[in-house]
Amino acid sequence: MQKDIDSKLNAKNIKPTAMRQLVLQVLTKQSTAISLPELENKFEKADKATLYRTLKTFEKNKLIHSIDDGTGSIKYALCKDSCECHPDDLHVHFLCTHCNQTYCLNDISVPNINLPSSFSLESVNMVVKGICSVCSK
Amino acid sequence: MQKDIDSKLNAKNIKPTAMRQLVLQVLTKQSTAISLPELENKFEKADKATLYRTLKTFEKNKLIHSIDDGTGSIKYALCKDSCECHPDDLHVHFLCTHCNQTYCLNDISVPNINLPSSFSLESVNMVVKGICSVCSK
DNA sequence: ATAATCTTTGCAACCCAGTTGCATGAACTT
DNA sequence: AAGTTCATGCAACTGGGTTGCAAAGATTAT
Ligand SMILES: [Mn+2]
Ligand SMILES: [Mn+2]
Ligand SMILES: [Zn+2]
Ligand SMILES: [Zn+2]
Repeated sequence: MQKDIDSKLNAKNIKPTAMRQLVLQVLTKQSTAISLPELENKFEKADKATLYRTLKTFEKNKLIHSIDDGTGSIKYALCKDSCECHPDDLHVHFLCTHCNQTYCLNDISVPNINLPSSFSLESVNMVVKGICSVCSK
Repeated sequence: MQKDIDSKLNAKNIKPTAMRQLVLQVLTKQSTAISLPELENKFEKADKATLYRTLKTFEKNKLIHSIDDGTGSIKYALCKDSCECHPDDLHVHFLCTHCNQTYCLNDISVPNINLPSSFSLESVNMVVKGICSVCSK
């Protein structure tokens, strides 16, 4: 729904340009995280830099979050409505070594870690690798 | 000790060439993980490709392990003697956002995760970001 | 409405870590 | 000594990410 798209953009204070609407549409359809190169391929003809800056804008305004799954390209996924990208919102990600898809395990929050003394914690990146439910059939 | 260097290489079935001795020396002196570009800088004049292949050999033979801390360059650190790079040997890594150093927290093993059904686990990458003990003084 | 200003877009160029091909050189085998 | 295997050095390339800059579009002030 175009309405939903625009209101989501508005809710995060992002001006709803044509490009941004299209990108958000792709992200919404997506059930797994997507990288910039993958996003490029979803369009017949689109400029990498524009898509790049669109993703950066989305990320800055907390519409999406980025995931470094170690594959060499950063992936992006929609934040939950409730998400503020605070430490509390951190969840585990899963990379399937078979299909290369990256899943947000939104229900699995990153476990607490007791750091050595005088180490302070800012954020945690936790990526589990294995075989996803689709590929394990 | 040159003796130690060679015996370590031998123990992992790596032929002790001059280059490999030098690289292992650097790695041994190092208290934090080091990247390929950083390793390059430790030498007056050394070929990137050779260093690259040296690291790959070391990693394949489980003398070192690699760490993707999200900074854009893979870092490498010596394995503990006991390490076989099995899931059991997995430990947490710490990236200081101030000095950009990456630490092996060898004593902190990666916590267990209960994956959704029909997801299977192969390995886990867990990187904690924050301020290290040196920088928090 | 027009002009001035700010934002977004498209294109090209660049950066940099990582990687590969290939030829030379060193070290073992026969 | 000749042949084979392995290691090294150099150069070239890849691919994701990033930036400069000018044109186009949208917003605001006059
Ligand atoms: Mn996620
Ligand atoms: Mn480590
Ligand atoms: Zn899969
Ligand atoms: Zn530090």
